[in-house]
Amino acid sequence: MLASVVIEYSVKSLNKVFDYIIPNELKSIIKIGHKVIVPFASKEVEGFVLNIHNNKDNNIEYRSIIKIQDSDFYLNSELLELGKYMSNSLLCNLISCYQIMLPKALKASIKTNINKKYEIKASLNKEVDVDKYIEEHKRRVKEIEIINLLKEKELLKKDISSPSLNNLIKEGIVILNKYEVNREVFVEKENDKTINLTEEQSTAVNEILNSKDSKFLLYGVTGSGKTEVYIELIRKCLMNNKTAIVLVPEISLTPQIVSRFKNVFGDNVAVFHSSLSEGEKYDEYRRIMKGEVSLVVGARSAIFSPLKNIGLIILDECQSQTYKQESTPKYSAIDIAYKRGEYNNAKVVLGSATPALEEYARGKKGVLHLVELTKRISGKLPNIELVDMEIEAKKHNYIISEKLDIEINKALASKHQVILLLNRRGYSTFLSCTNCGFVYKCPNCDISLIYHKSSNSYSCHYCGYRCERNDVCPKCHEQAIKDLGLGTEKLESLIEKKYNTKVLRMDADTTSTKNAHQKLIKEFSSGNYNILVGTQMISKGLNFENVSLVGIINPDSLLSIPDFRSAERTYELLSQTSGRVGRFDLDGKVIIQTYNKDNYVYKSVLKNDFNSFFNYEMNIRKKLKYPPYYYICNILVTSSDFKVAGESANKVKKFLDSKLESEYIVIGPSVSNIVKLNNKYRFNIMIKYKNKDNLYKVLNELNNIVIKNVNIDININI
DNA sequence: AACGCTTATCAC
DNA sequence: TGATAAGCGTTC
Repeated sequence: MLASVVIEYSVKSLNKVFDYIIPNELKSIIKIGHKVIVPFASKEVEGFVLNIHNNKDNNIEYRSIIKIQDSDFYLNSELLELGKYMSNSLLCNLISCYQIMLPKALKASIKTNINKKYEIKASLNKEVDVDKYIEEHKRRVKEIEIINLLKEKELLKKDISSPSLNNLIKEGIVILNKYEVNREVFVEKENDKTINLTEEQSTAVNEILNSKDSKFLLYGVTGSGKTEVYIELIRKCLMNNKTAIVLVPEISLTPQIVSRFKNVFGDNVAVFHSSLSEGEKYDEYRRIMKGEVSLVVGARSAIFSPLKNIGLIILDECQSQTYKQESTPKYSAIDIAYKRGEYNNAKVVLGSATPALEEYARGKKGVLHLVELTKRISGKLPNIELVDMEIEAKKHNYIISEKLDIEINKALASKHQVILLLNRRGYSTFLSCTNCGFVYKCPNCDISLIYHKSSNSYSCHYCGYRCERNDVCPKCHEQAIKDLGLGTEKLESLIEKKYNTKVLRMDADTTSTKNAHQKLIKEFSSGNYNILVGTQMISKGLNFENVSLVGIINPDSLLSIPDFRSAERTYELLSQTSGRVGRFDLDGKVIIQTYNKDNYVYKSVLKNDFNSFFNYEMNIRKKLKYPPYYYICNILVTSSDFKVAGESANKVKKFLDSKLESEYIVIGPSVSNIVKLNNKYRFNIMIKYKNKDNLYKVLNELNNIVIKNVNIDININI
């Protein structure tokens, strides 16, 4: 018997299978989809079994599989097929698709002993007459006490550990047993609330349940109670003995949401959270494999959960960019959800208050069945105001406008809480010499360094480069380096001083440790702090009853990013953040500070009018041939040599022009947004297209003719 | 990707 | 001539 194996090296020349002999002792165990260790040239590598067959080729000297990595874990036929689909549609190697489907703890290079957690229990040795022992050793009070305890049931060794226990073990009266256990995943328990659906919510639930369609867009304004709809849909799905997957953006995978699911569905839920250790993820994954779980809640990669008989897949906040993986394989969880939905005949529900234009357009066209929730549970819409910072700047209010200042004071006076959003972490946003104008840049990237006061260091937010703070300008040697621009750290300390109150900061820097996110949320909701300062991670999913004011400090920076989606993202950020107030009894106010008050994004946000924003933006997309009117494929050419990168990009462009018909619009090459990243220079080529057939052929060709003798990388993102 | 094997290159 | 660098082909 032979096994066809794809091996772990993700290179084009190895994107195929190699056959191995299945040794006798594995013949009865091995399954298609198992991860195995095989000899490959002079190394041992891991790979996946894709086929088991008997077609021997006499010209090949076969070698044997060394072992099965973990016989409990394998990719089922659905996932194997899914990997092939991904490999074809994303133009990447098969192995990279399979590798992301299993928990990392299964990697051979990672020590396997972290994978399993054991508990040791003590029990009586059944072959020994313990009563006789008690008779003979009446004075051993402690020992007899232990024996009597163990007569009832097995006990954890650590609970009864003592010298006497050790004696009993030595004498063979008590024996120890090792059991593999799952780690407990930390979940904040919330009071059980019974869910009463509003009329609108139950209409939505019924519409989805009774429809013959399989793909839905649940468009519900912030605070309209999408989560309750999800829960009801899941409940119905599980009642039919089917399973369900719920995806949420990592950022909103808050204990608040997770605990709601845990409360309703109990042990039937597996949760995948970025703050779980690899060992914990392994445990959760194994519970799914064993069929102990019928609901999985998690971020992007949870879409590959090995659930069987899936009846429902929900993607909350479906517009979130986190559903697209930015490293190979560059899949979109939405596409995978559709694919798995088709395979399992399941319903796929995309939920959002601010759907991506593509999705909303599909909803309007009927490609997705559009279901709307138009009312907030509280019945209140946030009261949004724009502040013109051009006028404020003349009054020298650069950070906090007069209006915002008044409102903050008002809120604090009435013991309400305030949220301030600034989409920039760190202290300053750039470091510049006031003498010669020099700007500190990352040595590896073409990006200015950002000062972090808490660590007193300069750091690059792209590659992670760090160095000590140094006020002396490296160019003119004057001690004149100033930290300019506003980051959350600086805002925090400014606000703390200005209002003489307790300020909590929440950004990637303060939430990097395990469960920090949850702790900070708890701190704020318990009322220990009056003001919360944070980046966009505070814009979603948070429910604080006592917040009456949200201030958005500088949304213009997001709007000015050169990306065709920047308007959409700004709208999303603003309306999501606005949604943090007025969710409960308290009336809420939102203040947006901008230098572009006439921009249509702000105008639509002000009116809470997604439709007007949608129509305006769709017009632009149509004119400029962007999604949803055209598909887009980005090709990134990188090299450590600027000239080589540019020239190679030109060659790629020429190649594409010669192979693609005129209906494909090839734009570029142009220098990337970030010219240099991690010491590689970057050039972009964009292809706009409506029909992918020929494109895929051509791109595959491009992939195979990587320009000879030159050290470049070509990265295709579809 | 990683390794061994073959071939080109260069100083003397 | 030998030593080293560069290129090539193989891996079940």
